[in-house]
This record gives sequence, structure tokens and C-alpha cells, in this order.
Amino acid sequence: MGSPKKQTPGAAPPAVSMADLARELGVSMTTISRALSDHHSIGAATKQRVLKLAKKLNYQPNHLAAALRKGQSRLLGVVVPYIEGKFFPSVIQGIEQAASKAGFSVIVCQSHEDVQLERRNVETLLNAQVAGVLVSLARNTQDYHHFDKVRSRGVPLVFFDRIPAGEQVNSVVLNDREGAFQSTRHLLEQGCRRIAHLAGPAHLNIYQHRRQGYLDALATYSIAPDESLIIRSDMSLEEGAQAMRQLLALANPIDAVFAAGDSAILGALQVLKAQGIRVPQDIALAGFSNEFFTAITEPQLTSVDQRCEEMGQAAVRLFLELAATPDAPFVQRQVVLQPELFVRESSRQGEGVGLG
Amino acid sequence: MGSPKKQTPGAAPPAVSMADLARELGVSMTTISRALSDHHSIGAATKQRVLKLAKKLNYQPNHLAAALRKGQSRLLGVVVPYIEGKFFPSVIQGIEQAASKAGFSVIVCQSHEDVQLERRNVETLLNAQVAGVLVSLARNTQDYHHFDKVRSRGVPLVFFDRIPAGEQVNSVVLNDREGAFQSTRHLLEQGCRRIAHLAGPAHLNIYQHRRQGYLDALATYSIAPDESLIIRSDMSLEEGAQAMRQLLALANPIDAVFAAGDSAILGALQVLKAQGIRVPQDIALAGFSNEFFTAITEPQLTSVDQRCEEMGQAAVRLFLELAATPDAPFVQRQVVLQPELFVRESSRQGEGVGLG
DNA sequence: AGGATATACACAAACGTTTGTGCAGAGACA
DNA sequence: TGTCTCTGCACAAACGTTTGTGTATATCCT
Repeated sequence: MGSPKKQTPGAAPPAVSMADLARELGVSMTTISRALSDHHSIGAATKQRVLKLAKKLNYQPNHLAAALRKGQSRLLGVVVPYIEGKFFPSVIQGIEQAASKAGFSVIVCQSHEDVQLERRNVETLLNAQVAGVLVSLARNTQDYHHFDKVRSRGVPLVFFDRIPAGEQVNSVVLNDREGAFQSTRHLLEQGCRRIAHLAGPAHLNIYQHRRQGYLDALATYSIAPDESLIIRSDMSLEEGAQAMRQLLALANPIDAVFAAGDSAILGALQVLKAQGIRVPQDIALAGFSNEFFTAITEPQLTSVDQRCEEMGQAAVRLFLELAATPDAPFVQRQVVLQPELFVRESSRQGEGVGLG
Repeated sequence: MGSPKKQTPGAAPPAVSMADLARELGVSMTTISRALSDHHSIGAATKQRVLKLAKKLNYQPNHLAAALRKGQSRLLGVVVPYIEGKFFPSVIQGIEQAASKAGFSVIVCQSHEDVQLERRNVETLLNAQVAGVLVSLARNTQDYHHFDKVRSRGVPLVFFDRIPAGEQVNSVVLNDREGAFQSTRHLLEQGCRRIAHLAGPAHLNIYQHRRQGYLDALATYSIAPDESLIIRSDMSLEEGAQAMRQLLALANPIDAVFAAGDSAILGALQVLKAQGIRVPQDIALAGFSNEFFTAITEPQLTSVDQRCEEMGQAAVRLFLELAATPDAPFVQRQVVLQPELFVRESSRQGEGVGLG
């Protein structure tokens, strides 16, 4: 009366392994392994035979076993704050593309802007024995000790966009200062002179640099920065709107706003339209990120493109370089991408609301 | 004269393994393994000692080894057409959340709407020994043989949103018919009677159902479907605009458009505004997906929310059920989520352009 | 011809887990 | 007292690769 359940209906069929190939061909597993990895000590004829049989039996290498033996997998870990909006999906897109070209798969984790989760994500990735870790920091990450483990395990570590402040790390970033500089200079060229700035969290490198670019551009026109025109926020739509209301309450009116993010400038735009203030005639606007919606608002919003996909690709390239020389002493590397300013209706003086 | 390079400066320190714990405690590795996995045959006292030492030595389990031994990893493979816009990122968000709660990591692959790539992605995931595969089909996938391997390996397979036609599969979908029905009924309730439909690729289940929902709603008002009012497209902004132009050329004018996607309805909106046709007074509009931009166009666009995150979570739950009973005979399961209609300015009769 | 070099392959030990089986002692029951 | 069931643990064989070392022929140089 044996249990009929023993039949295991959906059980996996015995996957063909190197041992099977070896038995079939009457050679050792060594030969199979080396033939498949194109090792020099295997004859061309043997390689052919192995490859042919492998194809015939539909041999699929078990990456897990290889990873275990070699101590690292073909997996690339990515930690980002979130995957909504345009930026991070696009960067991931670039990462995925470059990684798969190099034979790596990508694991994506979200920190949800939380250091705790970021820490756990890093642990998870290390436990999965990833070959490398690509990180864009959570907003409130100020302590970087959870990345020590990555390094000490000899796993290549690359930061992108949001990088640790004052640390020796490998990174790829946008030239945020330059982007902000171009954007602000453009506003100046349109004749604007009292330009406000919606700044982001002060400890994040990207917002520091955007602020600096804004200040530098003002300086080229010999305009002294006015602290009352610089408003910090979390770059959300709501706080952008709030900041705009605050700016409108100033005695000495402004004629332009440069925001370090598109959501904030959108919030500002909505406030202006609600109050019947014309954009760009009364107040010109410029944002940052070239979000999808910048092309469909009315007026369309001027913004700075962050080269998202290039950033992802560059991060992978950097990782590959590091992985290629595992024992090399650490030298800090940084890739800096050049932004591109997209001028749209919200900042072009001498144009009407320009309907389509 | 030994090479000084032998020092391997960045080499990984010997990670602490179960063998180390066993040696330290003077017990066998079996005991360690079972204590850590809370096996019943290990005494409470021993478990405590093991757990304590593990914490002290900062023991990190090697998932790779476990996966190799058990024949499956704690990785969940996901294949989606792309990760731009709102839908897929949000679904992935839901997947990630539910998966990490269950102790799984997620590998995301994009098929870029290409069957070839989709096939390769599936191979890649299987090679990575994923514990399960979650798929939303590429647009041109009509042959489903590349998923046979997944099943035959006993790996749980769940489709979401875009699922194979006429196949016995596990899936989680939105009630697209209901969403389209509600949306169209809403337009009818607003007084619209000649309602056009921008339909998507005919072979995708989602577009079939949205079309059907549209037809069903018309039927409740005893309106005979007019084929000249149904225009197929790829749901892009451009083709949406093109379709709108085509509709405007009709002798018998229409008074509303229900599109199976938000990009298409946005294209339509842009055409209407360019031609000075009032929305919703002259022509009312409704879309599908509840994309971010529906809330910022002017007028704001009525749309159907797809419960993206719920969909991701449901897919993971389904996977977990399947994984829990690996030897159970196949029974088709389908989770159907209820959509939610978001009524906005583009379809509300009796309202002006309603500037926020 | 003698020694070095290159070629072509096999042996077997890892990598770090999990798990079926075996074995001892303890308590329960007849 | 003998049998039975638990409890608590150890042995050792897997899982499918990679790779250092060994060994036999063939080739080359002088």
C-alpha cells in the first residue's frame, strides 16, 4: 500500500549536468568544464565534440554551482531609493542593458529612502553573493558603515547619482553644478534678474551642486545671492507649491524660479496658474530631471536632462573594470556625465503660452 | 623573489561558515544547520548556544550553497516588457515588497516587447535557478513554448496583466472588462452617445477585454456598436493623435472617446486642443491606467486605475502558494483584481475647464 | 640524442550547505 | 524486563561546478 503521492507529478526532470556529458563522451568532467569555458589546454576537436553534445542534450550550466565554487555569482545588486518617476527606472534600464551584455543579471532593491532598509538590502545582496553592488543612497543616509562589509568582502562597489559625502568611493555622477549653471544662465539670458531657487536636502551631493551651479551663474552676472530667494524643501510637488506661495509673498517680486527637481517646479507652476500669474511672461520657470511630464504641462517646462541611461551604463562599466582587477589597490574613480538643458516654453521670454 | 602581488590586498577575509560554528561549539555541522533552521530535533538549549555564537561571530549564511543543495534559490525572476511609465514600476514595487517580506529577492528583466529577448530572459532566470518566474508578456509573444521549460523544471510560473491566450496558466489580472465598462458607462451617464474607442493590439487579452467592456456598456444603453468608431493602434501618443484626427474627419461627429491607454488619450487631447475643440464640452475623454500625467493635464484626464501594487503582491502570493505545494497536480488559478475609475475634468459635463 | 616546452587530458579536492540514516539514552507502557 | 516512542545529536553523502596538480604523448631546439 505505497502512497501514490510518491509519484511527484510535477517533479523536475533530472537536468543534464557536466557529469552526463562526460559520461556520454567518455572523458572527464575537467575536460567538459574546460572545453565549455574555452580553456587553452583542450584540443579544438574535443571542444567541438563537447559543444555539439551540449547543444544536443540541451545542457544548461548551473550558475549556482559555479558561483559557489568561484565564490561569486553573475548577479549584480542594485540599491535605489525608489523606482517611480523617470530617473531611476531609466538608470536601471541602462544598468540592465549593459549588465546583460556582459552576462550579468540584475537584482534591484529599493531602500524607500530609509537607511535601515538600505542596510538590509545590502546584507541581502551580499548573502546572494552578488558580484558587485551599485548604490544610490537613501535621502537620510549619513552613516556609511554598512558598506564596509561590501568592500571587506572584496565585492566591487559603485555609487551613482547620490553618493557618500567626503568618502573615498567609486562613483558616477551627473555634473549637477553644470546643469544648474546652464539652466540659471539661460534664465539670466532671458532677462530674468531676481531668480529664486528651490533647493533640495542640503546633505545630498546632488542638491549641493545644483545650488552651487545656481550661485555660480548668478555670479557671472555679478548678482549677489539673496538667501531669502533660496528655499529648501524635499522637492515634492506639495513643498514646491508651498515654496512658491512663500516666494509670492515677498515684497520685492521675483521674475524666475530654478528648482532642483521637476516635481517642485510643477507644484510652483500650479500655484502660479491658480493665481493667474503668467508663465513665463511674469515668472519664468526651470526644473531639473527632464521628467516625462515636463513636455505635457502648459506651458511645457524647461528642464535639465540627467542622462539616466548613460549613468546606468557607466556604473556597470566601472563595476566591470573593478571586477577585472580584483586585487588591485583601491584608487578612487569618478565618472562625470554632462547634462543637457532642454529649453521649453516655461522659460522662453518673448513667446506666448504657445499652444501646440 | 616571490612576487609581492601574492599579498592580494583587497582579498576577501575568510567568511565564517557553519563549519566554524560547529568547531567552536564542539558539535556537528548538522546540529548547526538544524539549529539555525529551527529543526525540531535540536534541543532548545543547543539552539540558543548556536544562535548566540552565530550572532557573535556575525555568521552570514551562504544562500548560494543552500540553493545548490536544495536545487532552488531564494530568487524570484520577473520578466516585464519595460519599466517606464507608471504601471510596471508600480507592479514591481508590489512584487518587491511582498517578495522581500517572504524572504525572496527579485531579479527584474525587460523583454523590450521582443519575444526573442523574452525567451533569453527566461533562460537566464532558469540558469540563475530562480525559485519562481513572474511574467507579463511582450506585445508580440504569440508562441509560448519557451515557458514549457519553466514548468518542466517544476518552477512555479505566474503570469500577470498580459497573459497567454487560451492556455492553462496561473495568472493575476485586472478586470479590464469591468474597468472599461465603468468608464464607458460613466461617459454615457454624462450624456455622450457617439463614443469612439481607441483599441490596442487585438491579440493581447487586456485590450480584448477593454474593448468588450466598451461594447457591453454601449449595449446597456441599447447603442449598436459602430465599427468606424473603433480604431486600433499601439496605444502610443502618436497613434492616439493620429486616431483622433481620423475620428474628427468623420461626417457624423463623435462626442466622446474612451481609449484603452492613457498615452493614446493624451495624444487625442493634444490634437483636440490644437484644433480648439473643447474638452469635455465638445468631446469628453477617458483613458486607462491612471498614469501620473492624467492628474496634471488640462483638463485632467479621467482614467481607470489598475491596482498596480496589488497586482504585484497578488502575483507573489500566488507564487508562494505554488511553491508551498511543489508536487500538487496543476490546477489553473486566476486572481482578478477590481479596477477603480477616477473621474476627472476631461469627462465631467456641466463643468468648465475648471482651473484648479 | 637529450632536455625543454607545449599539448591534451584525468584525478580529486574543494565551495558551504542540507538531509537521510543511524545511534544512543530517556521515559512510557504493558 | 522488554518493547516502543521520543529526544538530541553525529556521519557522510549529496548538489554541480572549478581548478591545482599530475602524467602521458608530441614537438622543438641545439
